[in-house]
Amino acid sequence: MNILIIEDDKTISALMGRTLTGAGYDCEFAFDGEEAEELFDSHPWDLVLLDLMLPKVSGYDLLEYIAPSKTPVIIVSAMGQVNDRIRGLKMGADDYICKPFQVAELLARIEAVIRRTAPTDDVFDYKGVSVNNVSRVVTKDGETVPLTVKEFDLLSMLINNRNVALSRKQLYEYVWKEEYYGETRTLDNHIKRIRQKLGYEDVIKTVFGIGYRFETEEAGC
Amino acid sequence: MNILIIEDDKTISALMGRTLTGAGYDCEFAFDGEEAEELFDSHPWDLVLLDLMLPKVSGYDLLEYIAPSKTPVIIVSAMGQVNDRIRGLKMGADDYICKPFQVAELLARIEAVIRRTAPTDDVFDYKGVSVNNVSRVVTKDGETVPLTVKEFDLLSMLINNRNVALSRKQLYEYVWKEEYYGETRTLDNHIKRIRQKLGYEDVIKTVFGIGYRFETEEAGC
DNA sequence: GGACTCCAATGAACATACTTATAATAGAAG
DNA sequence: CTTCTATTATAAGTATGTTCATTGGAGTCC
Repeated sequence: MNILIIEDDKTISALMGRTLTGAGYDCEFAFDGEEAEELFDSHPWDLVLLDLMLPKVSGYDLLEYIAPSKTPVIIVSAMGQVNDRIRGLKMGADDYICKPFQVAELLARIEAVIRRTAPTDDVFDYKGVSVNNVSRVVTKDGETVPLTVKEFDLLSMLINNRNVALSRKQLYEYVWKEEYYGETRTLDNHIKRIRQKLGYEDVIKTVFGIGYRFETEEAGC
Repeated sequence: MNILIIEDDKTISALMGRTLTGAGYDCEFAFDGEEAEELFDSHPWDLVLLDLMLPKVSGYDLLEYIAPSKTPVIIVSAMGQVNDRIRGLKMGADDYICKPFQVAELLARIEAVIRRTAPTDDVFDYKGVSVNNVSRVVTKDGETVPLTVKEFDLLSMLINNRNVALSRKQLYEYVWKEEYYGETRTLDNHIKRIRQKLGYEDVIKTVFGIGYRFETEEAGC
């Protein structure tokens, strides 16, 4: 996993570098917009961390430049206003983190984005249920089952990590992204609705005290 | 999707290879004209990236050789003059990109060409409705149904991506291109008129929270 | 092992907030 | 002028988050 860190403040840049290297990522650094474009083009990246306030080329221009490549981007910026956040995410960023940030939060968000943008199966079949990630159609025994956006995203996350116990936090962060401000019973309800609609009472297992796990027969792997 | 990269400069060739592999394409490489002809004939390709300055066989000859096969070609060349560009496109290339290029631009153009040259049916028939992409004539039960430009483009996009949930954004960007400045109810109205004119109320499905999907019987695939 | 307690999870109902459909109107293009 | 397209307002439909009463699991103590 290689990460491109675009950040003009060398203190912050170094901090991020140390943190990520420590966590096993390879990092390279750009300190202004021009450098960033060059480095970005030089080879493919798994993730870009982008500061919005940069010398030479604005962060937004850079984001526009990066977006078509589909490389995941996390914006790291002091401009903590809602507008910037929305604008950034609308322009194709995958997440947004405000300075000053907690190292743990940075790491968590990076992991979440990497997981979220990992390639997914187009079609998944199990026990008469078929989940099509392209058409976003879910069928059970041939009948179409209408799932809402949140339900679909949640199911999709569980399936893409099948036989893995996912914590409530992970699930919230994947499905609800930045609108997650702590525990409620929302997740439970969505789980309930999915189980009900698909007859998956025994497939989506509750992992008590942790979260949930989508269990298939070939579990042990 | 497999792409043939014809490029004698190994640095550039490798850069393209990394980029495209990272984006999920399969790549193979030819470093001179002879190799290129051989490899090109060995099996079918979805796309050819062609450098015009090559050892042994000139890029133009190669283009002439490739053109009859209808395989999409993007010329990648340092000869950035208008003449070359025109000559290349006249000879049947689908796009032209100049060195040095930005990786993001390369990817964007590749995607555009693939989308553009994707086998669109000249004629599409479904439930008594016939859509002719060449004459732009639409008939229902033998009667001609007059569609406006926007309506036709929209319908065409939906049909060419049938059974795929297309986001509102994608639809806006395809039909309205750069005149898209955010959400209004324009798209809804066009969808409504198409449904009405063609009796497609149940064929063009609303994907709540996402956009629309043109659904045919063989949906599950 | 059985009874007890604490805490987590479930499930139903409801209010709110979004999203989409529809129709009417205004504006632009030919 | 006529036709097409975009905008706006309003209505209808759908999803979502929260609350709360209830159920169930895990550990502890006797």
